[in-house]
Parts: sequence; C-alpha cells; structure tokens
Amino acid sequence: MESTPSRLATKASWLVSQTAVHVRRLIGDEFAAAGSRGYHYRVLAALQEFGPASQAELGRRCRMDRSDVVQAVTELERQSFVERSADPADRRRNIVTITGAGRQQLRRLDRTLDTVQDELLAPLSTAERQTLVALLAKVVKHHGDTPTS
Amino acid sequence: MESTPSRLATKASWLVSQTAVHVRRLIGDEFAAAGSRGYHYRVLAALQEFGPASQAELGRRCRMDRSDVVQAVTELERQSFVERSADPADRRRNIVTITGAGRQQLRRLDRTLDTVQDELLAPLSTAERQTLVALLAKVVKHHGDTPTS
DNA sequence: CGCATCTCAGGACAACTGATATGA
DNA sequence: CTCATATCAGTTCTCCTGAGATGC
Repeated sequence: MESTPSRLATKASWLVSQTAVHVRRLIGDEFAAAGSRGYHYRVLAALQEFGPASQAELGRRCRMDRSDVVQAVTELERQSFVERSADPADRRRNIVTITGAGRQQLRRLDRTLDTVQDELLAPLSTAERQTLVALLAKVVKHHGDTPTS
Repeated sequence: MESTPSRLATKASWLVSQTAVHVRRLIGDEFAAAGSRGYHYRVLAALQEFGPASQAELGRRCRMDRSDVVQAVTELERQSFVERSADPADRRRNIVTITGAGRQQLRRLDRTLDTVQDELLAPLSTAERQTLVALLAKVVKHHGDTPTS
C-alpha cells in the first residue's frame, strides 16, 4: 500500500482539504438524491433562521457570491422551495421567502447533515469532536471577520 | 452585519468546508504566481519523498484520479519539473522522475505552504494547532483507510 | 481471457470575475 | 454621479466517470 507523503500528512492545509473531500463525498449523493446541493441548503437555512431576505443579504450571510445566489434561488424557486417577490420599498431588491415545502426540504437536508456529522467524526470521542468543532470555529471566525473584500 | 445561520456554525461539515475555502484562498494566488496548483505540489512531494514512480502509483499516493495525474504530469513535464520515461520492465508504465528544477519548485511551494499554515492557524495557540492537526489527521486516516473504491 | 496502465473527453460542484441594466 | 442590487456569461480548480488503446 502506497502511503501519502509525510510532508503532506503534517500540513494543516492538506488535512483540511482532504477532510473537506470526505465531507463532500458523504454529503454529495444524499443531497443530489434530494435534488439539492450545498448552495441550496445554505440559502434555505438562512431564510429559515432570519426570515425573508434580499439576494444580496443572502449572499453575505451564506458567504456566497452574488451570481451564485441568483442561480441557487432560481433553482429553489423552480422546485417551489422559495418564492421571489419584488420589494415595494426598494424596487432593486427581490424578497426571497421560504415556503412550506422549502421548510420540509430543509428538515430533510438537516437530517442528512446530522448523519454525515456522525460518520465524519466517527473516529473521534465526544470530547474530541467538541474540541475539533471549537477549534475550526475559531479559525473560521478569525478569517471570516477579516474577509478578502 | 449579517451573521451566518447558527445551524451551520455548529456543524463540522460546514466548518471544514469553510476552512478549506480559506486554505484555497491563501494558497491559490501564491501557487498560481509560481505557475503551479495543488495537484502539482502533491505530485512533486510524492516524487521527492518516494523517488521515481509510475503514474498509477502517484495517483494512489496523492489521492488523485488517474486522469488528473496524466494532466498534472504533462504540465509538470512542460515546465521541466519532471521527466517521463518508459519503464523497460513494464511497457504500460511511465516512470516519472523529478528534476533539479522540480526540487527547487517544490522547495518554493513548501515555503508558501508553511507561510499559509501560520496565517491559517493564526488565531490558535501552539498547543491548539497541534491538537487540530492531530484530530484532522485522525479523521483523514480513518476515512482514508476506508476508501470509496 | 481478465486485469492494470495510460490517455482523452467531459460532467458536477464551489468559488470567483467582469460586464450590464436598473434603481436608490 | 455614486452606490447597491440583480442578472448573465464565462473561468478556474478539484473531484469524478466513461470509454478506448495498449501491454501484462
């Protein structure tokens, strides 16, 4: 059995990327079977938690590009998971609202994520899982508060 | 300031993916400026550490698809960072060898990765960094030993 | 024959860029 | 005029699939 170069095995960047690969592998098929993908989940989750929002708002909350929001909302609209309506107060904006079916889809995707969480962190103890999540949250928060733009 | 949905902020899958985004942002431009990308680094690192290898072998070590190895090696060959030669013992195989220029490029990319490592883990203490790397290594190892194929 | 290797063509996803139109 | 919003078209990167040609 060939082993991974040791210089890679000790680098956080490699480990993070590889872990992300496993996440995508675990989630990918399940989400696809549900007719969704990562972008859809993010949008639905933001709408559920913060209520109706403009697309620009969604982009900032979900850390998605404006153009990807357009596409995701269009697809979600086609699936009747969200609704787009003009904002009377600002006619540039679309107000995006989650529907009942959208909430149901979100619950379904949420269950998938919980299952994946367990599979992904299978080799870790409960304490280790909490530690990992806390450390990653710290890293994400730090770089999230110092955005590229 | 809009905040991220809390259901995302506690999920390991989201945190891992977002961290991977930051990794790619930090590495991306630097690697591109050096005329390389992640796949190139992996191949060079494997060659440096284990010596000349066939492309199939490189694929297994770097966790890369066979078809991506072909492309990466072709590009590295064009940059004179590796050399391809037929294996006299098995004429199906190409023996890929790293060149002097390739070793130099690898050192350059390695320095970049070290810098990125520091930036990425900036908000963590030394002990926390070690913990994070250890936990991620555990996860990657677990899922690596249980491959999809 | 089965099996491994290399190669090519192309798809899916996430992230991103630039240009354009419109309205505050 | 400046700025924000929405949209469209297109690129890059990684990961992955299927098919073909060749050689063990």
